[in-house]
Amino acid sequence: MKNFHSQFDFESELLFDALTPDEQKLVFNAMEPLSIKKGSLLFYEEGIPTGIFQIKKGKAKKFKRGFSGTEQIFYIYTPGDVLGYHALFGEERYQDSCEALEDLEVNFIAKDVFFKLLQDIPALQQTFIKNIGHEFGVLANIIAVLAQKNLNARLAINLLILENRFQKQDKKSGIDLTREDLANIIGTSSESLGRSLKQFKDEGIIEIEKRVIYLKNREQLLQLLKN
Amino acid sequence: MKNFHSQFDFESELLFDALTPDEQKLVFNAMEPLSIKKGSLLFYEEGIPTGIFQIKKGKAKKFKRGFSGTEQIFYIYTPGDVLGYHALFGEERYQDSCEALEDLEVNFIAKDVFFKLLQDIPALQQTFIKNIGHEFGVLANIIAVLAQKNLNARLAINLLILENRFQKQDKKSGIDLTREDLANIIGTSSESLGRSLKQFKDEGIIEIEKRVIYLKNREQLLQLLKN
DNA sequence: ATAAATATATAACATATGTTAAGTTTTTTA
DNA sequence: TAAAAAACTTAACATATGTTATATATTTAT
Repeated sequence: MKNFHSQFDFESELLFDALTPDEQKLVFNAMEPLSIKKGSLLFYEEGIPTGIFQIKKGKAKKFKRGFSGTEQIFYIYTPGDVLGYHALFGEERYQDSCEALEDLEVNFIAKDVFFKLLQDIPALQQTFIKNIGHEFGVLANIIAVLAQKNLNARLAINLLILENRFQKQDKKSGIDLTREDLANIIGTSSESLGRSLKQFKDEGIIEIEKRVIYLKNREQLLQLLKN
Repeated sequence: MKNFHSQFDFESELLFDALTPDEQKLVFNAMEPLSIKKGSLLFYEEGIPTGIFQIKKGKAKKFKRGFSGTEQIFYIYTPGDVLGYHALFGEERYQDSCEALEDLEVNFIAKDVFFKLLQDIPALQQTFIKNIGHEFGVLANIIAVLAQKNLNARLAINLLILENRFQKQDKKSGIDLTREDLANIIGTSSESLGRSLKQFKDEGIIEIEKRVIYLKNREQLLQLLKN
């Protein structure tokens, strides 16, 4: 198996890593700090692109609504992640919405400033487009999981993915999401999600405090992937 | 509802439409005709990109394998479609595989020739990247359907999508796919798919001859989307 | 053209998931 | 801080989907 997490992570926090120190300075100087309240949108489907964001603090969900209006979450962003650039290349509208799950601190680069950066740093555009290609593969993997795995396996996979992603910010932190949001990632109702969580809890695979989920037995979760 | 089909179609057959006649001539001159046998691969996951393809005749499936090795099909290409360009921008490996479902006739543009075209036709790169953005939205919509819809609704949606896509080539043609492939699009077993097909048949929504599916009542299929 | 292999159709049964409902805990608001 | 609202947990029941099995049709190879 190829690295498990790279199959499901956008890895946008690496976008600026390949730059020289001077180039990085150019990028960081272009950033303007912004505070965004829990529940408000960084951008929304069909909206006109304004620029790109890098999350400094907090979490955000990227989602799209199906015909029935139900929210389908397909990514949770955490600190370090860069987002909002798809729509800038190609001059189109946003394809999805992004909402702050808690109060956020972000660095914002306005559209025009970003285009200037692309001119000044030759390698940058290719890095971004390469990452869009990688993200495309991530979505294809998410499709495979949703189409092929039963509820417990989908939950297991997503618990592993989310713990890993959340730990980057905060060592040994648990998974703190509303049951509604977690259900909207996994593709089920919050009640069915609750049943699976209880099973996992009874088997000692996870522990729950308040609503925060802590993984206790990652081996057993990995076993579940085989279903 | 935004145009139903644009939510699920890559629309790559429109990529060269915006070009001037002269530019189009440049593109068409760069193409080299190729025959590909049923069952062989145009490209495969982790392979090194060689160029792009436009399908002249036949159908191809784009898929990815999950951990369990099960094939997840996330797109069926038909004549006019252009494919294989994601990996060329950004210099990466293919993220997925593409297999001929029948004997294909394609036009091929080799990597170097394609890059030359991008230099000679300024608008072309943006058009391609814009389309990758659109395709990203299509995958997100597919995720929403797989996560939120029950089997009959998923089948209904995909029958409407596939009929529309296949009709472009051949007026009033039916949907001719193996049950296995159709099940691997919809995210179920071929037996469960068979049960749903029988239900639809009994209700007069579809007719089946040999294995080819003909839609008889599109209204009723649209009703099913609400589930 | 025939036999063998593969794909399809269908049914019966087992299991997983959706749904409704009620009680409990946690968070938000006044 | 108390009251109200929202989120969570759990259970029982209904339904949808997975699975196994068998018969039939279609395609492929000889």
